[in-house]
Amino acid sequence: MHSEAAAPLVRTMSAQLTALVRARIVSGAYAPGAALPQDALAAEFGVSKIPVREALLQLCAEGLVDGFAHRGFQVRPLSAAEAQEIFTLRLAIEPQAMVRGAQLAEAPDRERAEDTGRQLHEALAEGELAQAGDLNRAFHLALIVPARQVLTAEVLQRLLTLAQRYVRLHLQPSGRLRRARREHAALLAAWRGGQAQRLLRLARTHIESTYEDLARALAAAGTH
Amino acid sequence: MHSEAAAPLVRTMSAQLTALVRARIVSGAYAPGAALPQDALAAEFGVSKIPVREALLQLCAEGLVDGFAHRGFQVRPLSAAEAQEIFTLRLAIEPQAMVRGAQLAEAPDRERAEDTGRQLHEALAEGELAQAGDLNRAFHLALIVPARQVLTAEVLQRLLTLAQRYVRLHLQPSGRLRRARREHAALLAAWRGGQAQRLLRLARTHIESTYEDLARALAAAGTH
DNA sequence: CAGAGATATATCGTATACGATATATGCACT
DNA sequence: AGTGCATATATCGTATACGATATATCTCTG
Repeated sequence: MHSEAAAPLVRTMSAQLTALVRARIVSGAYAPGAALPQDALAAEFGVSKIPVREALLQLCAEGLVDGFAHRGFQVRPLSAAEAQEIFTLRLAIEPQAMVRGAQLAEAPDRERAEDTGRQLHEALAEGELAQAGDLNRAFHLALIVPARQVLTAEVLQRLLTLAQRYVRLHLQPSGRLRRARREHAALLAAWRGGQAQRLLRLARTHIESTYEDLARALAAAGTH
Repeated sequence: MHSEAAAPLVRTMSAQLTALVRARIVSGAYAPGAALPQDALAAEFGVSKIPVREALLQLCAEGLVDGFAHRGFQVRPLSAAEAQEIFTLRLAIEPQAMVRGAQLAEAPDRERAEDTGRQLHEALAEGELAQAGDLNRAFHLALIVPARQVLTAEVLQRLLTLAQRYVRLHLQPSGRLRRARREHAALLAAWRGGQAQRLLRLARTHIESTYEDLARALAAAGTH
């Protein structure tokens, strides 16, 4: 019984650094536009530049970091245009992928989805925003059933991670939290019951409403 | 006048190796499942392992290579399931993105698209299959107008590259080439004229028909 | 005093070297 | 003879060291 055949190289320093720097970027600890000097990071983590470079290149590929030859890396700046693209892409991909996930899911996949849904629910109830972002991503992914839609999950994982940085901006208003909980519960119910049409509609609405709130927040930030 | 502000690090050995290995993978020179030993590649290219590793990690992120900690890299095997996902994702993203590209395109973008279309047409006419694959990718991308849909272009570029490896399998039959030329010409005409509905329909049909042929070829290969 | 050129400095990218991990080989043991 | 363990080997991952590039500082000139 060796279910996970392809351990995605997590036993290396590079992989750990990738996770760490990614977390700092999505949490805002490394601000958009901030420089990421290799020597400084290496010194801070007590390693050489090589795993640091590998981590930064990986994040570059994920779209969280911009790299310029011989001029270093920086946290990719936020932009309304990118936000628009992220949510347009999610809207194009995610609802259908959820429907397919509902079709493909086996018992353990269903348990994982329900479980993640519960954890997210609790985190939102207690206002644990830091974890809520990660759990939200995990929940949306679980509905896809990553094991059975490998490539789709990779693409969506990236989009969800990119989205997280924007959503963080406007998650404070508590009305939002309550609505998010309602929408997630409805999504999960439709997913569980295999109600494809309803799931499609709910997923589209959920993603759209998230983006609309975000766009409002961006506009407000733009006009001060 | 420094129009291209963000030179995407092409002046490094890693970047050149990435392009080279990618080309060998999509061309089939490195077969699916083949091992990619770092020392051997480094020796062959006359460089150290470090830029080789960076290139392999990049291709890992692109989905062309699988990496396993302490066990090395290999060319990602082909699978009918992956092919299905690639084309489902393209179908979800590409038609809309082309419509948006047609809306956003400025004069130079239009020239580039027309130009790439011509080159692709010629390559297909002369049966230059090796270049046709790359030009096909470039053409589809040009209709997106990558400069104005950065993230969408990144995602699609990846999907098109992944697709290329599968399409190569069944590109020989010359009936396919003629039809591809017709479909491309029609796409370009609708794009040029900003006929959104027609462009949507043509793009969907084009992607679907490509996948159907591919699926047939895969099935034939499966049954010998 | 402003601007162009040359030099200095900091950071980056890669070669070399070495310790760590996984697989393969050989041996003892049942 | 087959199974389990210890050793040997090959490859990987990372530290160290150094040459290369881009930017900043300084100097010289108009």
